Amino acid sequence: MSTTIKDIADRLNISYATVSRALNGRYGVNPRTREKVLAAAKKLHYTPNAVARGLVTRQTMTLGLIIPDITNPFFPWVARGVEDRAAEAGYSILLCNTNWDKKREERYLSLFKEKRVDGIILAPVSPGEKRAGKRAGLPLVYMSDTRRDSNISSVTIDNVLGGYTAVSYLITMGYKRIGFFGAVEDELTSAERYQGYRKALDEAGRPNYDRYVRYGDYRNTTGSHLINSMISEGDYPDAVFAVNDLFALGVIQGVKEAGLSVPGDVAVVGFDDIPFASFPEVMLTTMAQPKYEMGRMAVDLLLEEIDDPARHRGREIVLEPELIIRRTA
Amino acid sequence: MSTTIKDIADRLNISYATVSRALNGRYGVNPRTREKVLAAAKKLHYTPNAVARGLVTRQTMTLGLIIPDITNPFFPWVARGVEDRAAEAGYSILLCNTNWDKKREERYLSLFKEKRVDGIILAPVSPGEKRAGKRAGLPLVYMSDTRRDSNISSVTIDNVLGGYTAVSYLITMGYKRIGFFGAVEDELTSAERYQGYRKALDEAGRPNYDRYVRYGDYRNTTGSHLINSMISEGDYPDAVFAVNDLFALGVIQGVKEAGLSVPGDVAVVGFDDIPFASFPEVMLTTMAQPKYEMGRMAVDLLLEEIDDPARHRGREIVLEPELIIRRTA
DNA sequence: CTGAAAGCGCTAACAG
DNA sequence: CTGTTAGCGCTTTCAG
Repeated sequence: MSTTIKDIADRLNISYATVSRALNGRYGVNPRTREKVLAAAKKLHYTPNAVARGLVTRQTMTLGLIIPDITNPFFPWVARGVEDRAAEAGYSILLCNTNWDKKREERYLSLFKEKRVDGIILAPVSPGEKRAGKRAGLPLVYMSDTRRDSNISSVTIDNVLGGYTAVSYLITMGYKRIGFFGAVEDELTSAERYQGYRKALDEAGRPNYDRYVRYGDYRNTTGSHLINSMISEGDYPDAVFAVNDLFALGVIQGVKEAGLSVPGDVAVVGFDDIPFASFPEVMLTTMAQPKYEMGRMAVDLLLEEIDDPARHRGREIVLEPELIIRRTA
Repeated sequence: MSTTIKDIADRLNISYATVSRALNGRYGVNPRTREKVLAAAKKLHYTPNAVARGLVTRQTMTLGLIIPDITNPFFPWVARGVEDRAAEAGYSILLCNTNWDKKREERYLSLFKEKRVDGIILAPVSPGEKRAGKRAGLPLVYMSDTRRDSNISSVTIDNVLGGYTAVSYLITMGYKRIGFFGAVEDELTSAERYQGYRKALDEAGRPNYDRYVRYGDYRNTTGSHLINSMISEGDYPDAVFAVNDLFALGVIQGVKEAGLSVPGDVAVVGFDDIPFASFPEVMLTTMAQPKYEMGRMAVDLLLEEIDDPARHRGREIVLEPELIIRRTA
């Protein structure tokens, strides 16, 4: 049994309300008694019970964070941003991985509700799950996925612009047969980047897409399989815009395996700018996202909503991705 | 105000004790009333309040996980192992990053105590902090760091063996000037791997170490600087064993920048086998650790201790790292 | 099988 | 400045 404010009250022959006040630095406590309380607390190794406090204050000072895959180098950075900013504001993070599993996402959301987290940051598996997030009835911010519901705040990047920028660059560099590799897990994001891809091609007056458009899952072997089968069929793109870096890396791998070169035979541009993209052996051309900052911003938005749940404003922060030109395109 | 068991009790004109029993599937409840309770709970969108429950049961069903750096690809895998196993057992994870900062570690530890987590998994910043972990007075398991305190369970890998295996391999491959690059952040781990390094050299009868031993921090630029300055001084190793893959990657980068080749001029072996080590452009020879499994095992150990805090046995699981031979050595 | 009642540890009026 | 008193929402004896 750990010591409680009651223990220290008994010891000092004062009421435990006073102890509580002293410990919490409330006004209206005799400096004398306060010091005695503090001393006794230290001596008895008192640690406040956040569970009990949470029950009465209705605040747990913890935030729930749901991400699809901590193993994708993109997410640890946002997680760190979230954690750092949350810690500054006195909150801890309950971190959950969905592994792109909607069921899990759903389960975690209701878990968060049970645990009475003060707010949720959700990088959703797919747009369909947004309703689930909303249903939680808690302050909520969407992350790295475009907002569909104007009542809910979000921090995202402009995926259409990202796709457009990447593909426009490819076009100016003279590539003719530009492909798009999307991810099935992340439908909405994929769809938006695809939209940017089409827009760039349309503007350049060559709407011969679809011939080089493929979809697969996030595992990097997929990119390799996809490009490999195109190569062995003899009809392959001379440049591919992959929906994320992991995928792009897979494509590069596939091209090399086929005995071709990057960017000589097939140029590749990715998305995310994960740390390894800048590794000298890789030097992946990619669209960078401010991962860490996105995490921090999401917390800022969430904090706003927590502080003022009445007029939760549904602010939408849209960041612009930046083209990082390296050596694969 | 969300609905409570009292609300549903009132609605049904029964005592809320019965509601509690029904909801928790306790024995001794009329199936009839149980169904009514369940129906009412659903209709009123009842969500149990885990905070209130935690206060009385003295269990929060959450585990604290402290790691030094989520951004190092090694840790997301152990985090995932931890989370998956914890979820199976009904626990959630409070995840904290210390960024190799002892102060932060200390703070998180006492935070966990306040929040009354049921147990803690700690990948400590440095051996000195172990006392801090112990002081928490909670079920505790050390992770990826050798146990020093026989009262505390741990899951680690045999770092001495790892260093020994790596360097012995280098020796059999005919390398003569074998260097060791250690990390200042992770003293103990570094020291152990260094010990293995020495052992291998001693056994081979060439104790000319230290000339090629260097220390730096975990950032991958460090490895590059370190090797670069050795190269420019004209006295550099023909093989280096780096304390982890991130570091090893930096070394490779440095070698290339100096216009030399890997493994032609300088061979490199790392430690961890992070996902990118197997990327075709990298193909890093390294010592693999069962990251995901380590996470799961740590939870198993912790669960044992939670279930039976009386005789917390201090079990020590020592895993063996495995040499993965690829192309950098 | 069900109800009454106590209490987990703490905060927050409300009196003094 | 301090004490008294209600609870927060739930589990858990102890009686019926």
